[in-house]
Amino acid sequence: MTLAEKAYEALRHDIIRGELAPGRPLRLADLSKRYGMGFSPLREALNRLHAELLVTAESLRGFRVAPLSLEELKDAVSTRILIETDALRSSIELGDDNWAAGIVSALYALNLQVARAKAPDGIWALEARHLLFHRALLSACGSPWKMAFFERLYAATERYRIPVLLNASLPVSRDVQAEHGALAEATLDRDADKACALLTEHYLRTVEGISNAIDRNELTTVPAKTAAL
Amino acid sequence: MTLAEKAYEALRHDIIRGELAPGRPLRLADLSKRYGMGFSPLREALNRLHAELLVTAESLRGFRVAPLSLEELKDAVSTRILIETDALRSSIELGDDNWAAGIVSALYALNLQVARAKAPDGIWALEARHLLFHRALLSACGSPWKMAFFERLYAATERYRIPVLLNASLPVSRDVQAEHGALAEATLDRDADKACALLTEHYLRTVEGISNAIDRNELTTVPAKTAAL
DNA sequence: ATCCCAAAAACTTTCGAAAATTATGTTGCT
DNA sequence: AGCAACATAATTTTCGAAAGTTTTTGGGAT
Repeated sequence: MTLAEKAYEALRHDIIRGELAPGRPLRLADLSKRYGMGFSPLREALNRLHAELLVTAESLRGFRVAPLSLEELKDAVSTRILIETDALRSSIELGDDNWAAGIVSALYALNLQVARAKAPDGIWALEARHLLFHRALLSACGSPWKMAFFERLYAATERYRIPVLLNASLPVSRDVQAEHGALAEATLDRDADKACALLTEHYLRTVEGISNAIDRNELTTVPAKTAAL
Repeated sequence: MTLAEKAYEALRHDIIRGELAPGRPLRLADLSKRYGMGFSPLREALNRLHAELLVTAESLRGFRVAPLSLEELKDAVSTRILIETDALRSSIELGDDNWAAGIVSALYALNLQVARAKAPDGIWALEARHLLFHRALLSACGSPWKMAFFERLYAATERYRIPVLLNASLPVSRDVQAEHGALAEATLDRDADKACALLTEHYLRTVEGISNAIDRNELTTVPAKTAAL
């Protein structure tokens, strides 16, 4: 693996996890120290992330971590619902036994990790399996473009969920585990309408939860309207 | 504008227009001569285009123009229909007079250019106005994510249409101008169902036309199944 | 004090060469 | 002939310095 690829993964990781705060300037000298490499691989990574909307770029004024806003979250989630319900229908239509088995396995692994979520780094392992589960649901849709957009949107929305996950004090008023179970069941039953409805609800509840947390000022990481500097 | 941005635009332009053939290796030494700049700005542009799926990249083996295939076209168009019908509905719901006027103006400019399409570079001007028209239709949808995906998919599918446009000998069995007119009319009438149906038809016919042309071997640029090397 | 302009500093962007890796070609052996 | 081992060439990747741009600083005039 080249340094540029490592830089891409490290930066993407740190931006999504919020270790590099939204709006923060990404100065090459700083990044060079932080990641222990020269400018070239870093600039390449930044350009890729810019194309993915995870960083903003301004000519001759460098890069910044892309800001967060409630409007963008709503937009991203509504686009996710559009893409993923369509992909889920296709998957349900086209998926074979292998696809179904993948969902069962991903759900099982996800639920195992829920119990260990309190462990150090348990949240990160949970988050990884969460992605694997949602990817497994759509994986038989047969559309590389839709899958690519799914990956982009997942990363974009993950940035908003992380502060909630990290803030363990927040009361979790949802049984997310049950939602995942019901979603998997409807999908494996090939009940497309029900599965899509559950998926849509699942996402709308997430937005609601984040929106409420912002209103109650419980999340300083995600600014209500505009981005932090 | 920086050199890297110029490189990005020039490469994107040449790939979409087919001047850099699908599958062709993009060697830095060649590109450096072709565009008259060093490696750094070129690599940055290539990384951006890689994130946009217009070029493929393999570690330590450089970049290539992304291949074309009928399957990818069908996938891209079906995704376009999904995104754009949704965006069109939102635009019809949210668009104000300014939005409507923009459509009228873009359609008018597009039709003016149809007459001049035979002139040198007339096709490129036509193509530019075609993009502006379709963008104008969706521009009030209020979703930056959907607009970004629209731009991506438009570029991806434009690569398939270019060979058809350039091959003037092909009989044009469609009245594309009428299709655009009807689409604009339904949109301005705020008849979302009709507008979306027309938009869907419009795209499906384009796929059909390209598919037929490939079957009849009239387009050597677009390989039938797999990509050219 | 405030504003304006020049000088300095900070930072981004680009180049050219060095380092690392892959591809090519040649030789010698079976 | 076929094939491995090795050397050579071609190419990508990375670094460090130079060039160019923006931002900050400081002094002097109003």
